[in-house]
Amino acid sequence: MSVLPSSPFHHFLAKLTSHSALKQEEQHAILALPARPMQVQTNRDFVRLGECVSHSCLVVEGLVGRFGQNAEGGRQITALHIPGDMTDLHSVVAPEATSALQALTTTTIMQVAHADLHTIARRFPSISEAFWRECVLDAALLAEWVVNVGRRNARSRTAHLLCEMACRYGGVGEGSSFSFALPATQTHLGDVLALTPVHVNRMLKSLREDGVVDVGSRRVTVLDWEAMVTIGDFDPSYLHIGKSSNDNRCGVAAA
Amino acid sequence: MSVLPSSPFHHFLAKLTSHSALKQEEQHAILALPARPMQVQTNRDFVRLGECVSHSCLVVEGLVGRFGQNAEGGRQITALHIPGDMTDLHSVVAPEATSALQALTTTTIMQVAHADLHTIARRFPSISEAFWRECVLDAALLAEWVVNVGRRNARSRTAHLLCEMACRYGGVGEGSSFSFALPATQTHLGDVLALTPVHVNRMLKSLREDGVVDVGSRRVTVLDWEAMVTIGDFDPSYLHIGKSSNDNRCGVAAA
DNA sequence: CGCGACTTTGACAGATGTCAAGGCTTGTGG
DNA sequence: CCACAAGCCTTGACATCTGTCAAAGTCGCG
Repeated sequence: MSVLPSSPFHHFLAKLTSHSALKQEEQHAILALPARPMQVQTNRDFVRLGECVSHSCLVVEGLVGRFGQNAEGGRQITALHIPGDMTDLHSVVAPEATSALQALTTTTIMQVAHADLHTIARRFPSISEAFWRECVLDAALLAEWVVNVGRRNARSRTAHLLCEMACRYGGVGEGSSFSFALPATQTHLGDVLALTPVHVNRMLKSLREDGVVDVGSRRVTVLDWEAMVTIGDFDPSYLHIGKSSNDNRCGVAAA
Repeated sequence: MSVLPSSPFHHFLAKLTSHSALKQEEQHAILALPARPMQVQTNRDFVRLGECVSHSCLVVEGLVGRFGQNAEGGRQITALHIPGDMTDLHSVVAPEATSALQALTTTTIMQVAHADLHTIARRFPSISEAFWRECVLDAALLAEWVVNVGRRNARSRTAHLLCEMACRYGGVGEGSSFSFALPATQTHLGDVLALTPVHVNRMLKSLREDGVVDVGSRRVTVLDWEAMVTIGDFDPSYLHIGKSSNDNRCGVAAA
């Protein structure tokens, strides 16, 4: 039942240490966390609304969406989780799920027991604080999504999402043109962007025709990064990538 | 400089203890937190974008909005804070502000130094966890706002917001008709709901004519709570009001 | 009393949703 | 290797919701 995970936890640890200073001992404690691997098929919920969960899930491979819903069954994705993300670290302190988690493609996750996370958080205050910080940074993404859905038109909104995912996949910085895997359908993108699949299709077509980005079935090919940033009105500072937050030296203030 | 606050901190403490079990000693530590009162005038930012803050703010009286923005200057409010709320508890672990905080009406806040919050969090692990939990519950509100803005039409969206604020002000439960203060203009509501002020006005008119709710200049009068819940497609479970999350007895699962 | 901010209303414009049909890809089984 | 089915993508015509613009009314405050 317990497997020694090597790479997935390293990825998660790297994200933690990029935001929070952790001592060797603390890092070892995280890498030593027991975890149970699990496969989830496409369009399968692995956490249901209202369910009381007893473990958090680390994405190893695939893509996970956090789903909200309105009364008529309209679906809204409120978060997208890629490999290396903990989908619900927050459930450690609030175990009753207020939204469902669904695999958007065949996905491998690692289940980590709350009890174990709780234990190392109590034992190492710096880890507790690091977990708290990760939840806060996730919330910063959510706030940006509210702005994106509320105050940008369909074209800009689509570009903004693609910019965010490009940054999170770590592809940015290799020049103006590059590509990354994004195993989401246009319907999924519509659920993220609060657009109909038809309109997502129109926007992707328009961006493709303008030579900005080509979104294939499971892969995004960025053709002109600068243009996409401009169209998407994208400022990556909310992602806190590679920014240590636990000291008091804030970076240069954003404009 | 340091004032012994009585009521505002009690309100904050009550919210904490409604979600997290805290011992007497821990509760006293929170009540003993040094704080500096401060008045903020209408439409004044007291935290600016990109600023590195060294204290968190407790709202004593008034109304505060957290603002995001797009390139064309379109404003989007991503959170509304009422008396008893800490507007930026999250800044303790991520001090660089990713959004601005602005008073929507003349507002009194108490500034609490991060250093002091940090100290009691380190000293009392349960307090650290309680703070973490508050941030997580705030994020649940944000997720619901994404759904609200993304997947509900203007009328439903407006009703949903009014339902949320009614619950947060604690007015619900006194029967089908009641009222509460909400010192926000229709422009502010538009910034929350991602609607133009003109359309907010149309929706409020329609809700008023249907005998659901009357939104005056600084006060909301609910005429038919049940109807408003139905129109707003409102399920209060995401608010976690009066729900202890730190034990493992989750409530009955939501439908 | 008058000014400024807020609210209210109407006519019109534009972005996005809805509906419907057909084409493409991919995987499966004969 | 081919045929088929299922899901996904693409496109066009039309409907509708919400935004835009402009003007007048109301309220509160100095």
